[in-house]
Amino acid sequence: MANVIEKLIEEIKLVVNESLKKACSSGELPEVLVPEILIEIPREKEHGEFSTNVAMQITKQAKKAPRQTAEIIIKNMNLENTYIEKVECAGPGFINFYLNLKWLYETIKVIQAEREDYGKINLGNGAKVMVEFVSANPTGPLHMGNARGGALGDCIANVLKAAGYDVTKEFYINDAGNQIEKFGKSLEARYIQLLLGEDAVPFPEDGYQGEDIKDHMRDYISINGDKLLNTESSDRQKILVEYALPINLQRIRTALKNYGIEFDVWFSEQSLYDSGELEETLKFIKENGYTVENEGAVWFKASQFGAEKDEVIIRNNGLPTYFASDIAYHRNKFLKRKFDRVINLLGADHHGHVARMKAAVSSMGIDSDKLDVVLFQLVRLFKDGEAYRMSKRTGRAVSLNDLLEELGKDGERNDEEAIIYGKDAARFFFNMKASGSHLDFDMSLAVQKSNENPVFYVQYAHARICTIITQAKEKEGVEIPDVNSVDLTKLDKKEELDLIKALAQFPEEVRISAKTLEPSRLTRYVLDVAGYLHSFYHACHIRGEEENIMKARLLLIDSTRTVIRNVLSILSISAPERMD
RNA sequence: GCGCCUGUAGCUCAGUGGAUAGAGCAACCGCCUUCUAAGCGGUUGGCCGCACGUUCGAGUCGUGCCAGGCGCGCCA
Repeated sequence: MANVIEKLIEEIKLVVNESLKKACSSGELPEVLVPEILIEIPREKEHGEFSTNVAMQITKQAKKAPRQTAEIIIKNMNLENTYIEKVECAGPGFINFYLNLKWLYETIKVIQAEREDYGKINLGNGAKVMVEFVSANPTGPLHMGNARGGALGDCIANVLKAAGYDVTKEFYINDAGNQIEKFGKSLEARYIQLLLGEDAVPFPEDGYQGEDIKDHMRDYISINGDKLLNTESSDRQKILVEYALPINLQRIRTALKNYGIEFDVWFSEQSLYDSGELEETLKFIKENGYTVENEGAVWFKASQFGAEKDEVIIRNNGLPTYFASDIAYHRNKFLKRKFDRVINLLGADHHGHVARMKAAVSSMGIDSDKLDVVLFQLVRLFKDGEAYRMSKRTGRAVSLNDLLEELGKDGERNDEEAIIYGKDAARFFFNMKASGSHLDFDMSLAVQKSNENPVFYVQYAHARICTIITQAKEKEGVEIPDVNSVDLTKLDKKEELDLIKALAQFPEEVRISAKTLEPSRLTRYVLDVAGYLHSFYHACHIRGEEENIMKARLLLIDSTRTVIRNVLSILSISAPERMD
């Protein structure tokens, strides 16, 4: 788990620190309180590999112009046995560090040694973290919000894994409460209407209108007939829910699997009722005086814990709200299952839930900073430039299955290829943009103009590497050599060095993505790497070159292949070996 | 009315308080007898919504406006 860049930054920090000490003790600089030395990677390549602003930060203390301070710091540096080749003062007082190429060759060696582990870091130190995402209402199919939240949540979990956390992916099944009741009433109404005619009973005003409800009941009737007609209504609803809910859940599972997502835990809301945890939780909150009764309902005093207003936890009909079971659920996450950190993904339209959930967590004596809520903006689907909302078939919003099907369809693909393609394209698109940005997804662009699709750009780079490696072996008899038997200094062209620099950046990208919970950063990174690979491909040949060059370049593209694979594996996007 | 999110090139978006603000698409000009042209190279294109403030330094932080999205006691 070597992070070459991190090591270099440490080395430079040390050099700067030593130099400051020396300058202070010799009286060239007054005694200064050195702030945390910040080493950054300049945007402009002419400014070196790394730079620091320390001279400007201590301007006041040093009582000198920043450039003058910078010169003093540079003069006192000891660069022996470091990767630093040259140090310059530039601009308003930056100190720029130029490295010798050794660190790039070191990077190739690290990648060759670590293979599929390259990019893994130990930021998390094995801390137990749960990522709860999708958690779709099981009364119907997955929609676009679930699709974005799913791609995002799954990748956040994967990034955290790569960053050294012990990650659990969890789906919270809302199989209790109001919407299940609504589900039961909708099923019941369709059941009766199908058997006795449309006018036999009115359909509930707020019921689920979708065609899938009718389909469930057609199937049910074809198996079980009309025997529930004389059953008492509440029992009938219960039986119908018990029939349809597992089918819906199974469909959700399958859809998610096709989408590349497999959860470690499927956690039932109903189980919180059954185990008594909900009751225990409510008792705890009440006994600590965190509730108040008003208008026949019981309220949680969320305002006492920083939220804007109080929230109902038990309605005046005596039934707990969703919020009540969510409190019990979080008690379970933190106190029963002892997660160090919990990350919930929520559509931005649920942002009102954040403050009250944090308040509830605080009320149970848990540090609310341990709960992160990632809000993602909703998705607007477009097709041929027009908003595309409803699926005609189901009368519902476009489902994840519809999307994958739509993206994957192409006369030449078989069903299996279509699903994989749809998954790759959808996941790539959903993870190209930061979670907070609104996302317009134009399906016609992802399907018709597939040659402009960025997912191809990356996969093509990977396939290109695979082809070259295969042909080098078959036609030249040269295999990827052992890294220690090759003269890596043969890699000295601009395109080669740029490519290696990009590869060196990978562990750093993982660290930042994990810290900011933004896997979109990795999507853009892998696009970058692919770009450098394509540029290299056009500037440098492999087959037909002199043997030492051929071997060094084979190692370079093999290392590139490793990085592309590792990133795509975090994103759960396939890395095909050929595209034709 | 209050709260959360967003505002950067024609479009879609990057941009961890740093130096001359970037990419893709679109437009235009080049490159296939050479390992995949699903590719490469180049040109054009910016009051970073507006105004103050903090700072050696602001697209980035703070305050106030403006515009869009979302939410606001017994839905989830």
